[in-house]
Amino acid sequence: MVTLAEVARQAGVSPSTVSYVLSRKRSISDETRRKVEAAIESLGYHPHAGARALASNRSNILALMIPLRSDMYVPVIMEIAMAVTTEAREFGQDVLLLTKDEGTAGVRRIAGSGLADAMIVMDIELEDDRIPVLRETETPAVLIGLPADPAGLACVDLDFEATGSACVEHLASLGHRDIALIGEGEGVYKRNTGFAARTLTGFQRAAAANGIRAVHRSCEGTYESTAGVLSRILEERPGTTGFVVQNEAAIAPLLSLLRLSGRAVPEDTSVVAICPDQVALQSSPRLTSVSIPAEEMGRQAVRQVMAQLETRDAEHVSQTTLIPPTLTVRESSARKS
Amino acid sequence: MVTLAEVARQAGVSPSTVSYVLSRKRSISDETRRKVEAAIESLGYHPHAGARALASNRSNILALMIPLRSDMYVPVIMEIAMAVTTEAREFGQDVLLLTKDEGTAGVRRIAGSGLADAMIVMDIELEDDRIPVLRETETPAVLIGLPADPAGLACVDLDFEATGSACVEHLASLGHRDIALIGEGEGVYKRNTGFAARTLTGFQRAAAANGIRAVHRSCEGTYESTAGVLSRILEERPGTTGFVVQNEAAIAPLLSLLRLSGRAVPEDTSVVAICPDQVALQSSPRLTSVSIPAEEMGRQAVRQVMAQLETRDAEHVSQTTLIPPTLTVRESSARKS
DNA sequence: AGAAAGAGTCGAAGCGCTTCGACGATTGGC
DNA sequence: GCCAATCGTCGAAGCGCTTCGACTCTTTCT
Repeated sequence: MVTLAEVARQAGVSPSTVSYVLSRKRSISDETRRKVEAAIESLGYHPHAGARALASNRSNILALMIPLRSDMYVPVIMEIAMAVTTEAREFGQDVLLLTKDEGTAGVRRIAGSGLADAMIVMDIELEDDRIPVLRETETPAVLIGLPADPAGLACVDLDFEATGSACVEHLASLGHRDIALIGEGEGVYKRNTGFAARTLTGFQRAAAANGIRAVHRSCEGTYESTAGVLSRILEERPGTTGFVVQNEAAIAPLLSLLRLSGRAVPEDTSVVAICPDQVALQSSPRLTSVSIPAEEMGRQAVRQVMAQLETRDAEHVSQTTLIPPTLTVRESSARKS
Repeated sequence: MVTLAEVARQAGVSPSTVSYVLSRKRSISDETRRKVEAAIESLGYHPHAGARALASNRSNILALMIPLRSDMYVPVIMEIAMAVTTEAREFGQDVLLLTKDEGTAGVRRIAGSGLADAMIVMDIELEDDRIPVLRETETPAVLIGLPADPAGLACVDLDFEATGSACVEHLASLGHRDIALIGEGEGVYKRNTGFAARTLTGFQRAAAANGIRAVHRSCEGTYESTAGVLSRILEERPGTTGFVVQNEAAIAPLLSLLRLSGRAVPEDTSVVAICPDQVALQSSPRLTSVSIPAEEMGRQAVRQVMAQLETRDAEHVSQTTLIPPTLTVRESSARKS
């Protein structure tokens, strides 16, 4: 293993000088810098992460806590994780993967061991028990999701309430008067994951504001459950011509079932999905959708957490960032005939 | 921050004794152990990860390199990553997430900085340029996937060749004489990712052995491309009654298209998928499938890498583990009528 | 009974880095 | 032309842990 001391010897300077070349915390003459950099290059030197963490009290690691098995759509989680990892590297940070099932003990472990400088926490519940621990241990943190009480903590999330409203308003503007929200599975609402409830709130508010009849049904996302939900909706309200789908897994079954039942999309029935663009583009017809900005959420989370690390001590700049929804009109929605 | 020295003081012993209590590398009397453990508990002590890494030359971190945007089915990657993380915790290891786009530089960085003790590398290409670097830096590593030359490296993968054969044999045993393999997108074959080619080999070999007519078409997985592939197959070989699907994204479109074209599954046409069980169970009808044992691959990878770490110096125990395929018969395949 | 072996504990060295204070050499202001 | 400030460099302390050797007691064997 190549050490800083060897680099120093090879470059003919003292170890501290090499350190300052690397950290840029003191000025270094061009000539010295060149010699040191040449030595680093020729020896293939990489600073020892542990030694660095010990001496500087900074590990340059961000912990990312993600759900182990989630009701959330897996690709979204993955995309967020990738965005976090990529953006973190831009700041010279690495990402440590933790699973939600480590729970509060995991948070304590990371906070106590100095393994990571900060945490990014996903799949936030309304009364998430990791939040008090985060506060208590004063771990710099960003939540992806919105708890009931975000005081003192930075949060990043899609504005799901506005998302629900946007879908309704789009359908309303096309003349639909009877619409349905095909939501997430029961478990998601029970687990208090906020986002599903917020979507529903926005959906209902906008429906009321626009004088539209709206129903909501939760759906597990399998073919069978989607079939059941759809037939119940059509039984109760045969005039339903607009669907908002929040559970991505239900999209393919729904389209298939509508096709099978002779309801053409978008001629007879309009469908708006809340899903990643990729999913919307892969369907046939391509779906009008509000995209879940997974990548932006990941990037934002990293930026906020880095801002916190840089302004440590400065007044707590903990803001909640709600990303406004963007509805993209594609082929699955049209004016009611 | 609570240090080992504080624990020692509180327990009335020397720091080294506390260390030995933690590491179990020397015997400790029950009484001392109790005192130390009580002190640890009451102070909420967690050893400083950096200090530990520096002193012991072991970080207790495993680096996991995953594809950034992959042709592989995302949930499979996710499941592997989760299995790796969970299993790693059983060994007291944490997982550092790296993206494949860091490439060889990433491998060098990790190997050089002592940030991780070992690497688990996914999305292995036949001539993967990370492999020589892994060899050269003598980083303990496990590959998930199979390169052209695995010499000296541990590999874990599904036996895709046997998988291809198993699917054919199942269809053959049901009396199907004309079958088709709907494969991965062009890119996957071009990128030399081995597994797709190995599946094809097994598919063709078994077809020949069973005297069955077999065609192979690559498929991007969108609705349109699946429709194109299907209609071409049926045009060329109208008698095709069996399908093997490797691209998970093509499953839903394929089922939808078969339904639309009036071919009942499994009465008229049998479908066998190569996909995670979850996907097979979510389809309607539930799919006969060879499951991709993502969880087992992740677990195996961790076990192998830990074995390497424990037997360091001992003769290189680098074996290739090909997990034999398991075909589960469900509702999508039946005897040819 | 005495030597050898083991159990249980301690002190101190050292892992590779950062950072503080110090110091000589320039530089600029007056 | 002198003092202060600044630049560029160095030496040494220390971050919190592991681990080696040494030491004291017991226990066991002959």
